Amino acid sequence: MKIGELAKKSGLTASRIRFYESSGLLRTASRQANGYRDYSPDALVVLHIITSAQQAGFSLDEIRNLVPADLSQWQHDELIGALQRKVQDIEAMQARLARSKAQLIEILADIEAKPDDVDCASNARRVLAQVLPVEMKAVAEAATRPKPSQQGRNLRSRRLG
Amino acid sequence: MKIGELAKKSGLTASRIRFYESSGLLRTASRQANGYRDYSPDALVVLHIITSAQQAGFSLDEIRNLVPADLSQWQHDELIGALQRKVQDIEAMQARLARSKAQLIEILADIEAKPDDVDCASNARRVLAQVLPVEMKAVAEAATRPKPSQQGRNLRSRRLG
DNA sequence: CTTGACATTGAAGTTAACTTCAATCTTAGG
DNA sequence: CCTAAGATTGAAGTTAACTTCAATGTCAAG
Repeated sequence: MKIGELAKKSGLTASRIRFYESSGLLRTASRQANGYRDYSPDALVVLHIITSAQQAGFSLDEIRNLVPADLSQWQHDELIGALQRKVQDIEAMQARLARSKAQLIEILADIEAKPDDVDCASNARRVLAQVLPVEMKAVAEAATRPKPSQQGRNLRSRRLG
Repeated sequence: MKIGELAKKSGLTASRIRFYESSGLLRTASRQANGYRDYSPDALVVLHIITSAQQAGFSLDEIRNLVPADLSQWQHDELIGALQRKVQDIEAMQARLARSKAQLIEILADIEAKPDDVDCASNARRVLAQVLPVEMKAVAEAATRPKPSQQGRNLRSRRLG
């Protein structure tokens, strides 16, 4: 299939697909006689993986490391390791979510118990300090964690510094 | 406290703090006689909220809407609404995580049952198509959802075309 | 055989979220 | 008093992730 069709099917722009190829996320597409890129249906899967990972907070750089351009290159053991880590991630997130939810419900009960008579400002501050950091942070950290072990070189930019 | 101290305590750079102020995330700090910014300990809390929200995938623009510069301005009802939506978010994520985990474990069992004799490429493709999209997407969507109702104008940039 | 839709390329433009710079001011310490 | 650390400002620079542009090529349809 040509790039236009792939674009339509994937919901991405052709320019974006070309950009992914040029930045090494997609392995160089084979060409038709005229020079047009020629994609197999597999490309659709790869694109979906890339955009999903992006939505989960991975940078293209991280995705490049996570999903080697050649899909079929994955090593059995690496694969299993990745899956197992993913399960652990999920378990950790579940635990944190459970705690967060309990906290939120407690706070809600607090607030609803005393409608108007309580100082709203301090309440707000207390609540916000709890709500936002806790489960959002947990989620974000779990979701964006680049890759546990492996590749010691390649210093990555800290988000906070 | 002066900006340097706040920077040290928050772990952010002074320039970043000034940037947040100039872009309306932090309410304009009061000034000492000499013109130096003067922060109350509250500023530390606000900064923490901002960076936490950021880590959860909110853009500064979204944070601006979510956390009005003046912490004490929050309305009782709005607050409760926000908290309740947060609980719902958490519940939705928990559900999706549970499903994702079950799927992952199933896949792991599949793979480990037949060590080497199965075509690794197709296995990899099947797995990746499952793993990455499912729970990562769920997490990301829940975490980055801007704000359910309210503010109809202010069209925001779609992430995917 | 010409039009129009779609393809190619490299280069330049865009937005978010900062950082860095340069020039100037304030202030505590030796 | 002088110096060095830290404060101020506006403006310019940086990186990621794309998009837009311009100039040109391909091809099916009328």
